[in-house]
Parts: sequence; structure tokens; C-alpha cells
Amino acid sequence: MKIPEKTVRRLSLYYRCLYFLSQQGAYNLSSKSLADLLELEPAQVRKDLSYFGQFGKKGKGYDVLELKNEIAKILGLEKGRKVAIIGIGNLGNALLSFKGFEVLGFQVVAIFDNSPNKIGKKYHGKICQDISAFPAIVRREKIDIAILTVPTESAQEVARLVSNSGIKAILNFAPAHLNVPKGVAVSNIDLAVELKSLSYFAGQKQ
Amino acid sequence: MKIPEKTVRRLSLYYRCLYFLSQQGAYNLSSKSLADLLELEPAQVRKDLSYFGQFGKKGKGYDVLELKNEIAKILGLEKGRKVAIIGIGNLGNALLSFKGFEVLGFQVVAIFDNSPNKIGKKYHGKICQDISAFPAIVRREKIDIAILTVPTESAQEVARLVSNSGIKAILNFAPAHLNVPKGVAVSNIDLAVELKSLSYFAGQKQ
DNA sequence: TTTTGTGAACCTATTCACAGCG
DNA sequence: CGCTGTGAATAGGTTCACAAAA
Repeated sequence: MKIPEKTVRRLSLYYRCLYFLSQQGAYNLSSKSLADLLELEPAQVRKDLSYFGQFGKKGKGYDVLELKNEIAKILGLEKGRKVAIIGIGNLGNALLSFKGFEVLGFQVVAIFDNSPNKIGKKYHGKICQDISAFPAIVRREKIDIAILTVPTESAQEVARLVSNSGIKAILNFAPAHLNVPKGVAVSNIDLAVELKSLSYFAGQKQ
Repeated sequence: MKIPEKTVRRLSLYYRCLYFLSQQGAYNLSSKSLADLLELEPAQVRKDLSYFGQFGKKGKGYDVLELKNEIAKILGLEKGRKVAIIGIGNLGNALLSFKGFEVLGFQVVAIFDNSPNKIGKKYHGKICQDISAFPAIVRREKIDIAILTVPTESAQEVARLVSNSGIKAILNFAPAHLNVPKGVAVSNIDLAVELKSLSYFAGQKQ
């Protein structure tokens, strides 16, 4: 069955809530309580989960820990996804210094650039590799996700290289639309789009 | 008329394309050419624009510069939106060092934190203010958008302060759902959601 | 002829509402 | 009785298809 992308995004939100609730010792919750935490409808929560199975008990609700683990399984988080960062400029470095990847269950296993000044140097304990070695290293390290923090001009070219290397998921920080083969998922984090959209809403009355 | 949020987001993408096209000396384009650049349908482009007016010439297409300016007007970009950054940690500092705000037509006019260690100190040329002064400074500086780079635990509390100060647009980097009054727009930039969603798609066959 | 602008048709996502089970 | 799971109904967004204008 085809799963709506919005459903997948909400699953990560559910996961986060369940993670915190489980830390706080909660062991059971209803679709209503979960929905309230995220300002959603209870039916939305149930429908989202129903795409993947039946995780609740009628009249009872969901077991917090169990549901958390089910969602982790659905999202493929229990595997410990391996990511590569491509482009070791300001943003790439800032991401490298981000301590949260491990907590989130992701592991930065390789970093890449095309600049001879950077290749071979260490950044936050990781040696920067030549981008031309990317396909080989993807296969060797079984990298799942590529994070693109390259200049806008090279983003499309790098996206092609990444796609051709068999990567199925790209997180793109470059303010550019990436043309990728069907079957490759791209998420864009685009500060300009967010700011400009907010600028529109800031201008609306009421 | 109610404008779909997706339409507003696409307008910023159109704007970017038009900006680059105008720099390259293009003076005219059709909905089809614009759609092709973003892998959309031409009808989508025309429908999006039709919410706001009639900007094209039948049989001819759109004037690049004119359309760019119309979209800037719609998004409220010609005003030069003023933004505040709240939370001067790693991420807040990284954003402050980002040179792109001015190019995008945004101006960081104030920065805030609640830590006595940071209040009064300069960061990238800007003096960090006490968050308690936020409401007054919003009014004085006519700030349009608040960027939240505060710890998750304080995000909701800061969002309330920001909303109560009359701010209508929040860009939230904290991995938390913000409960805000109707009429306040929130955009979330959430690395964890992006990574987890991509993890799902990385695990899909085909 | 080309391409816009737009109602109608279609498709996708959300919400309703209720049967079914604990 | 309470709450899930899910078809049906509704709402929302996209694409079609064509009249109208340059």
C-alpha cells in the first residue's frame, strides 16, 4: 500500500512523544492523548498507525514502549542508519559538531569534499574524503543517507553522483531543486523558503 | 480567499527561479518552463499565481522581472522583514554567522538569550539582549519574525512570550510542537523529523 | 497559434461515525 | 463502557481541458 509522506513525517513526531513519555515512566496512552500533544485529531493518529498494523488494545489504548518500538521498526531506526555528510563548509562543520546524531540513532560514518585543502584533513575527528571516492565508500560502509551541504551550483551534480551510487535518501540543504531518479527520496531543509513563507504569513491580517 | 500553505511555499521557489533567471538576463518565461525547473505541472504554477492576480500575457507567458516583483510583493519581501534570533547557543551563533539573510531580504535586528553570561555580550557584532526585554524591543524595532534556537525545554515558554508580544511568525528549530494562538504561523525546521522520514524511505524497496 | 486563467473533474488526505472487542 | 480500527463522507489540493486573449 502507498503510505502518505505526511503520515511518515507524523510517525517521527509520534516517536518523539513516545520516547519522552516512556522516559517519564508513562506506560499507556490513547490516540486522543497522543493527538492532543501534537494538536492533531485522534482519528489521524489511528489512521496513520493503521497503515502499518494494529498496535492498540480496544478500550485500552496503546502501550507506550511497544508503540515506540513498533514505530522505530517502521522507520528503520533500530538498524542505526549510517549517514555521510558531503560538503565540509560552515554548515557541514556545524552539523558535524552536532552531538545529536547518535541520540537520534544515526551515525556519521564518512565526510566528503572536493577541495584539495580539505581532503585528508580531520574535522571533528573524521577524515574528509575525496568526493570521487564516494561510490566505493557508500558500498563499503553501507551508507543509507547522504546529507548535502554543498554550494548551490554543485548540488545537482552531487545529487546525481549520490543517486548513481545507490543511495535512496538525500537530505539537501542547498537552496536548489534536485532532480533525482524515481525511488530516491529527497528532503529539503531550506531556510529561505521557510523565511519567505513566514514573511507572507507575517503580512496577513489576523 | 484561503490560500493553501503549499502554494505560499511554492511561491518562494518560483521567486528563487525568477531571481536567477533575471540575473541570467531572461526576460520572459511560460508556466511550462517555470514548472519544468521545479518538476511541477504548468497548471500548478498558473493556479498558484491565479490566487493573487493575473500576471501573464496569453500566448506569451510571464515577464520574468515583473513576476519576480509581484511575488516579492505577495510574500512581503519588498518591506525588508526584520527578524530576531532567540537563543544564542551553537545553532543561534551559526545562524548569526550566516551571511545570507541580507541577500534574502531579511535583517537580524536583535538577538536574545536568558543567560547572564551572554546578555550584554556581542555576537557577530550584535549585542545579546535579555529575553525579558523582548516585548518592548519587538514593538520598538517592529520585528516581524522570531527565530527560536532555544533548548527544547524552554521552546514552548518562549513561543508563548513571542506570541504575546504580537509576533505573527515563528521559525522554530527546537524539536518540539509549539502551541500558539490562532493567527500565529509556525514553521519548524526539524533535523530529526527529516532524518527519520528519510530513514523510512531508505528502507523502502525500489 | 501560443499560452494564460479557471471551472470541472479527479485524486489524495483528513475527519466522521460506528461496529467490534476488551 | 472506552477506545481502537476502518469504511464512508468530507475537505483540500492537483490536474484536466478549454474558452479567451495576444
